[in-house]
Amino acid sequence: MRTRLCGSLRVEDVGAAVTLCGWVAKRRDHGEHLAFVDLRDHTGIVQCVVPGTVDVRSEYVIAVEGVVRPRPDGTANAELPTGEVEVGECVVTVLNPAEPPPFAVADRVEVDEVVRLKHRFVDLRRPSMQANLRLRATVNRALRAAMDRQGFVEVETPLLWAPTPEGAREFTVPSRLSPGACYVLPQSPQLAKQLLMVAGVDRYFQIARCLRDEDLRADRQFEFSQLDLEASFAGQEDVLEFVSEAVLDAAEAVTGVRPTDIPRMTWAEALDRYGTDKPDLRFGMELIDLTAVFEGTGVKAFGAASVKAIVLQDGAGLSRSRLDGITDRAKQLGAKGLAWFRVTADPGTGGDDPALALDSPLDRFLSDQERAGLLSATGASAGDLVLVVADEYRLACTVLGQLRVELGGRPVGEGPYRYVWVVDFPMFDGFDEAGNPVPAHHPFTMPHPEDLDRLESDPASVRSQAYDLVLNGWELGSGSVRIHRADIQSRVFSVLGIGEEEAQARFGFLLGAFRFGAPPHAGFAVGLDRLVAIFAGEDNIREVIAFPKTQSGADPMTGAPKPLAPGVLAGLGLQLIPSKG
RNA sequence: GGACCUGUGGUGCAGUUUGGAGUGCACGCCGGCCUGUCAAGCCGGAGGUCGCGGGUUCAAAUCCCGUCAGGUCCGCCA
Repeated sequence: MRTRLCGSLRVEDVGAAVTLCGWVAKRRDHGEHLAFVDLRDHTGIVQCVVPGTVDVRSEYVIAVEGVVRPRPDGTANAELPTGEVEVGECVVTVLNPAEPPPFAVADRVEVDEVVRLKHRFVDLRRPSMQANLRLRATVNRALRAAMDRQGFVEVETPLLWAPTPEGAREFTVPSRLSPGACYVLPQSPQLAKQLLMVAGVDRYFQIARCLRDEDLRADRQFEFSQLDLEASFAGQEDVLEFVSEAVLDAAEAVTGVRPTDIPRMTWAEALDRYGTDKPDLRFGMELIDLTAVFEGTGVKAFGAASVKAIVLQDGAGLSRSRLDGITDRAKQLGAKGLAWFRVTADPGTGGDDPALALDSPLDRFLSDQERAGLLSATGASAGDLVLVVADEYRLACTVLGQLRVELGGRPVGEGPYRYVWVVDFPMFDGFDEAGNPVPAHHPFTMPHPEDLDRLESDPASVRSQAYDLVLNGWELGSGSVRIHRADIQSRVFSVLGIGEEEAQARFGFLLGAFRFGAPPHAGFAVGLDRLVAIFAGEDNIREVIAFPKTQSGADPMTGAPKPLAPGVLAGLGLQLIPSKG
């Protein structure tokens, strides 16, 4: 039907008779003797010249027969890769007329996202969306090739799984053959891939769909994709190597440059320096500890376990209302309050190196020693803004870590790419209502061997063999060495407050399988949507998903979710409870 | 469950603070003109439940209450 693609034509093709197919991007009609039609396909746009009139409109699907020729002197278009040439003497065949699109198919046009999603098939014609889809395919291809090369075998795992409450809310699928019973859609293939290790698959991977019925965010959809992997007779070092290889291959496939090896940082260091377990290493602005400076202080607000600060360079000019807004944000993040200090040059001292002074409601409560200590510890200069949070250590860190990202010099758009492995996560993350520790990763995570003897006596201090991959402040994925021995597993369950009976009820099939020869194994999962979004320079994963949902979980195109047709529920043995109100 | 922001012809916006006739801009659409344009140009035209409901008022896009939708975030996401 076609002999060439629109975006491929160059000066070398001059003289070639071509047939092109695509959509009308633009028609410029110059009367009965001349018309230009910009023809678009997935490869780009080329100008077609019709020696007469042509009855086409935007987004008509047409075929064009013509001859490639150089453009007349002075009419080349530097904006188009095909701009040196045009297709002349064109004969246009309308393959399918089209109604005017609800919005213009062009990257520069901003359109409400609901309108875009409702007409996603039009939205995806836009060059940037085409590029995102193809970028995603490139990443998938590179990841698959890397896993294949490293001896991993791709295995598909079930979408209809058994309810195994693990943390995230699951989507439920009622069974027709067993009325009243349900499958659930897997929040990840975690248990299936561990069973594949018991099954002797040795090295498994899958580009897996995962489904979680939790509230949506810019970086979270109900359904998302992971490069999921698991390896037998492998530990943390092996897994980090496998994943690095795959991710760096993908980066190279996309950018043409292979990043250097990925540095590592312990979880404790990430929290202390960046206030998060997913540090964005593209800029500094690290957290500064002022606890020693305010030891025994008379400033009531700083009488806390930990006092930490960040310096916003040239931030002293921020308005009072802006500072109030930042304070509100700190409170929203859980802080009791936020102290700010504008650093100014002391007008009383002159010369090349004037003394520094602080402008803050709290300044008059500071001792001279505290004032000097704050300035020297932060290294702030005139014109800077110092933000201080005094609280429990972890909260002070996380609040400032979040403000660092929101206020700091975080680069936008593509590159540079700063990867980091965050290792030595804590085994547990706080305590639940019953006083039991909550697993930071999942209950099959192997404790750090050096900390194993404190599992029962001091669980909060126990590190795990869990690790995250972070890129530019996004959590790209996480993994762990799994427990493969029954004795350690039962100790962990016991610490978690999961009794033998409950463990059997929830994970019995896995524990049962482990009795038949489970190899030591470890694994990981890389969030594909996030990886592709970062490579695409998008700050929202919806931009790299063909048909995403809105934040309330709706699809404006299909109308999902929708009530079921009458009779369908009954056929499943289900009945609706009238909603209140 | 909660906070904040947004909602005005097909698209993007201004108008809302300080109530006074659906007033305006750009793009698109329809018709006409035009032989080198490329965000073509010129002339003319059509197109509106100001998200929805209620209230205040002589009068509401504008003020108040509620509600719906979207976005960002908190909670949630082992």
